[in-house]
Amino acid sequence: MNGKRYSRQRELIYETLMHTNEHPTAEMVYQWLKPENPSLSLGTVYRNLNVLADEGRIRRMAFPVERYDADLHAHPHFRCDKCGAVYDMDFPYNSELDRRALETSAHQVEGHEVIFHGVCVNCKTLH
Amino acid sequence: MNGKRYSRQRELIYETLMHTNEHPTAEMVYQWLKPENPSLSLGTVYRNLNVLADEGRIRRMAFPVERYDADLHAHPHFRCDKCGAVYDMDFPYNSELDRRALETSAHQVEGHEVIFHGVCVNCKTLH
DNA sequence: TTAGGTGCAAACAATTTGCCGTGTT
DNA sequence: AACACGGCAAATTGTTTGCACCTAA
Repeated sequence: MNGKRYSRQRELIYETLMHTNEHPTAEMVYQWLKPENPSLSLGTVYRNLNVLADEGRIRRMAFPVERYDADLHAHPHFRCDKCGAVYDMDFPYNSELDRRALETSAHQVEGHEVIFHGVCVNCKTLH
Repeated sequence: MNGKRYSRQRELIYETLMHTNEHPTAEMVYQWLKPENPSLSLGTVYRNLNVLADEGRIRRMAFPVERYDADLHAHPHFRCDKCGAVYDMDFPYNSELDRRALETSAHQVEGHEVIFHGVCVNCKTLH
């Protein structure tokens, strides 16, 4: 009753994502597909990106809203998949990683962030 | 000529951030301060969070917009501070980190992400 | 006195949703 | 024929900005 059926638009969007390494935004996908598919709408792109992500065929990559931290010391964070809360993690910064990133890429690497995710203590005990 | 002067609101916001580990959003800071400071406006909170972040007194923690990736294999990313482009990095996944995170925290850690940042090849050569 | 700061509301940007006609099964 | 899907536009949500007034220096 709640099954997905084939949709040309959804497959187009998925194929687009499969064949790029640009980690595009919804808007980018829309702009790429629009010329060949003039009737495509931005809402459809958003809807299908969400469907694909919920099905696990693609991955979302972002914090949904901006958050702020007064602790300037580089440290990893943990983000709860359930409630969205962000916690500090007490790990040393691994600058070795930055050195290796510099070696293996052509970018000017200036640092990195580590973000763990899962279910936080709070959500775990509440249910 | 372009100097900052003292502002009660800015210090309030900064103090709030200093005394929490919740990595709050602008909205959260606003809600916390509002009861004691009824005239405070949300725009002021945003403005001062940006000022503080630009001065380097606090840190922003987010990708500005959602991006998508069809590569489900866990791999680190590089995000350009100048143009916002996101690139893949070719590093092995370090599941050792997840094990240690599980040990040192009370959360149910399910994985992690590594995000490097700096200036990408493209922006580097263009200027 | 004067440039920077604030409140407020309007503008903007990113994303979601309701409605209704279309397409897949 | 049933019901998921897409187009469109309106609604929501997160964030920025213009303007008139206020305040630290």
